[in-house]
Amino acid sequence: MRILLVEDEVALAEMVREGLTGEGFAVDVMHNGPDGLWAATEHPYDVVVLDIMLPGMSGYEVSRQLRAREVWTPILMLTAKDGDYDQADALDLGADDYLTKPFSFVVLVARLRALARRGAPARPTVLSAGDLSVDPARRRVTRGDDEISVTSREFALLEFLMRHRGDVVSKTAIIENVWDMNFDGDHNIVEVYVRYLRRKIDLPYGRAAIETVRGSGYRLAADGG
Amino acid sequence: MRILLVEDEVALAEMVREGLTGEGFAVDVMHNGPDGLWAATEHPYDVVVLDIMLPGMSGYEVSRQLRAREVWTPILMLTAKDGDYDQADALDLGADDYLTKPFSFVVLVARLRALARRGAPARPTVLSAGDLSVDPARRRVTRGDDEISVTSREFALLEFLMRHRGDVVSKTAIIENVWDMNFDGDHNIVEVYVRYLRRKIDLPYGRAAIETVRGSGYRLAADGG
DNA sequence: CCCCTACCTGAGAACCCGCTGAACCGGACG
DNA sequence: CGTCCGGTTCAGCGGGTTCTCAGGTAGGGG
Repeated sequence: MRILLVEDEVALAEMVREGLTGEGFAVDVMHNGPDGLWAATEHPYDVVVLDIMLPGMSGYEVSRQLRAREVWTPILMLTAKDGDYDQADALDLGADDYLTKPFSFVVLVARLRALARRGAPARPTVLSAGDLSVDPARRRVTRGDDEISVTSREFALLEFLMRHRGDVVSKTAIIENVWDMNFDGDHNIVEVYVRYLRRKIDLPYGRAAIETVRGSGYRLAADGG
Repeated sequence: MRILLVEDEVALAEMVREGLTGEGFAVDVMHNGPDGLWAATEHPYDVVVLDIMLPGMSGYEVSRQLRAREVWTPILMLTAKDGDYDQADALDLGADDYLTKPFSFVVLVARLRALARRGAPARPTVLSAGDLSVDPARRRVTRGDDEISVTSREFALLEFLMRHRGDVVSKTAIIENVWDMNFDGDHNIVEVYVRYLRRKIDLPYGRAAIETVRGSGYRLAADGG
């Protein structure tokens, strides 16, 4: 049972490492965000234990990037009880469970075993940007508490934009991924569908999640507009 | 495992070389900046160990130029503990790790193995010069905390200047790279666009990132002005 | 000190890109 | 067979972007 522990407080990290090793886990420790991200990407762990506050890159960012890289190792987040962030955030951002510091060692072990048993299928299914979320498995789109009905083409486009939220995606890239590599129709089709989406997810809410970057393409705001 | 060691103190360099060779590394040694830059550019090393204080060209400059030349070999910097520069600077300037002199040989070996295992760092997505930064993927330009909106052409020009920051680039080179190889229009276009950029990234901040080098071209200051 | 060249600058014209409403098409379903 | 719905195409419009041009300014050599 392989565990990756990403925790910058060296003393705490060492304590946990020794404890887990004693319980029969194989434990690797990283002390900052980037190294943690790298390790979790490169090696197959059963669970990743992620502190929120990390040098270089927050635990949130690490989890976000892991999921973006299609790494679905279960993540257990360690949140400080007085932190700015709360547990809901952690779950939103791709964590599968969380533990508030300070935590009991026994509870940690129990949660780890539970997560590992559950295995990678704990793969989170929803993509979210601010209050906008997309659930590919259920094919559902919600803005806040409202459920929004979209056609399959609209859904495919939105999902693609969500998977690249924050980045500019070109019309060509969109066509190749949402339509077909050898789609030979009019590029205008993308503009039309962007318009359909904006009508459903932006206009009614006075938001602007989908920005157009003239000459380059479109970008879905990471915060949902 | 190939290591390039750039260190001007001959005695120290020799000691390290012997030690690393004993550990099974293949070590090349250079004693000044320019030679180090050349060697690192011409040969594929797994890690480059760079002293900060070097004759001819500082370690910072070497690392900067390596990255500018799209050489992404991991760099471990050796910083003097009483130096003018601190470790943060080293990491800022493209180094992947650093070690403060005097250092333990065992630690050096450990760090080298770690760096080599990690491999070439993912080519960074953001280009930065001082507080000015350009993110090609997100197509974003920021000066300090301000986001600056630029047109495609302006962005292309700025990106090109950033990729050669610190170097003088000729108008011809600019036209060939930002416009088109067989662009036959007025070369005044470059002057016009340089002006557009200065209006957005320099004038409002009282800075002068883009210098004109009369008779030669333009240079984007490595420190952002 | 003058002149020539390189560069700067403001304004305007041409163009292209994206937006939009509407029409067309084909399949599903009653 | 008619209707509805999703997908796609089309053409006009509006405005930002790109580029040209002409005149002004500053630096450097003779």
